Amino acid sequence: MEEPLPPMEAIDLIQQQISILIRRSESERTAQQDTNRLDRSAYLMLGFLVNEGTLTVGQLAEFLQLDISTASRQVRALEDKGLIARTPDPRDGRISRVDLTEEGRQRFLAAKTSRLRRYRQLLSDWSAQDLTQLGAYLVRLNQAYYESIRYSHKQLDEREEPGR
Amino acid sequence: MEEPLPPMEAIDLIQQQISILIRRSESERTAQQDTNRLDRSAYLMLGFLVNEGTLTVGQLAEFLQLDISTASRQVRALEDKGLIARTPDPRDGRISRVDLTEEGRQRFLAAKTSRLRRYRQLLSDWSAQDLTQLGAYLVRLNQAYYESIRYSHKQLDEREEPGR
DNA sequence: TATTTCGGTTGTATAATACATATATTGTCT
DNA sequence: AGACAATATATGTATTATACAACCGAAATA
Repeated sequence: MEEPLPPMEAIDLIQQQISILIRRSESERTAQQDTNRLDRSAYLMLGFLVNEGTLTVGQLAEFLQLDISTASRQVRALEDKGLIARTPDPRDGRISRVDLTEEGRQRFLAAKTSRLRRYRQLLSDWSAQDLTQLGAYLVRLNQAYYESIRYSHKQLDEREEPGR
Repeated sequence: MEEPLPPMEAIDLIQQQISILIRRSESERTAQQDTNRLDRSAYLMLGFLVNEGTLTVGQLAEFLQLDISTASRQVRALEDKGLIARTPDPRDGRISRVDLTEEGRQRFLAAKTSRLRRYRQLLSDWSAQDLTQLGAYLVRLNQAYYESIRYSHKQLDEREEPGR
C-alpha cells in the first residue's frame, strides 16, 4: 500500500527536473535587465536579514551555505551599495553585526515584488490548491536537504573528536 | 473569479523555496567528492544525447539554454574527456554532429545511478503518491518557464521585423 | 559571382565561488 | 600576567561557468 508503483521513475523524474530547473535559473541570472533585480545570493542574504534581524557574517555564511570568505565579500559588496551596514559588536571586537539599511529593505521589497510578479504570471493557470501543495513540497524537499547536510556534518565532527 | 483564494502567500513561498533550492545546489557543486559526479551541465548534455541521439552544438545550446559559445566549449571539454565524439556533417560542412561515445554513455549512467541513490535516500520517507505529484509539478513548472521564454523570444523576433 | 546568412570557434571579460593564509580579538592554562 | 589556542573575519589567489563580440569557413541567395 505504501508503494503501489515503483517510485524509481518518479525519483528519476524529480532529479532530472530539478537539474533542468537549476540550469534554467542560471541562464536567467545574466539575462535579466530588470533594474530591481538582485542576484540570488544577495536576494537571499537580504531576505535572511529581513526575517532574522541582525546577523553576523558567519551566520549568513551558514544560512547561505557559503564559505565565510565568500560571505564576507558579498557582505562588503552589499555594504558598498549601501544596502547593509556593519557595526562592530561592542562585546566582541572580532564580530561584525550586519544590519539592513532602509535602502536595503526597500530594494529587497522591490526585488521581491518583481519576482512575485514574474512568478504570478508564470503560475497564473495553477489552482490555489496546486500552488499550496507545490510550496509545501518544496519546503519539505529543502528541509530534507538541510537535514542530510547537517547529518553529514555531525558525522564529520564525531570523526574529528573520536574519544570524546 | 480568477483568484478564489489569495495564492500570493503560496507563490511567495514557492519563489523563496526555489531560490533556496538553487542556492543549495550550487553549494553542492564544489563540495562533491563523488567520482561518478558530472557537473550539472555535462550531466544534462549527456542526458540529452542519451534521449535524443545525435545533436548539433547549436541544438545542445538551445536545449540547455546556453550561449552557443559556452555550449561549444562544453562540447570540447567532453570530447577531451572522451565522453562524446564530433563528426562533421557530410551534407553541410559547418555542422558538427555530436554523439555519445560508449564511455560517455557509461559515465552518464553511473552518474545517474549516483544521483538516484542520493535522491532515493533523501526522499525515502515520501509516499509514492507525493513523489509522483512532485514530479508532475516540476515538469509543469519547467514547462511554464520554457513557454514564457519562447514567448518572449517570439516577441523579440516580431519587434525586429515590424512590417512583416 | 558577390553578398548575406549560418553554424561554430576563439578572444576576452566578469561573477561567484573555495581554499589557503593572514590579522586581530578573545579565551584558557599554568 | 604571559603564552598559546581558538575564533571571526578579511585578503590573496585560482578555478569555473558564463556571455558577448569578433571572427572563420561553408552554404544559400540575390
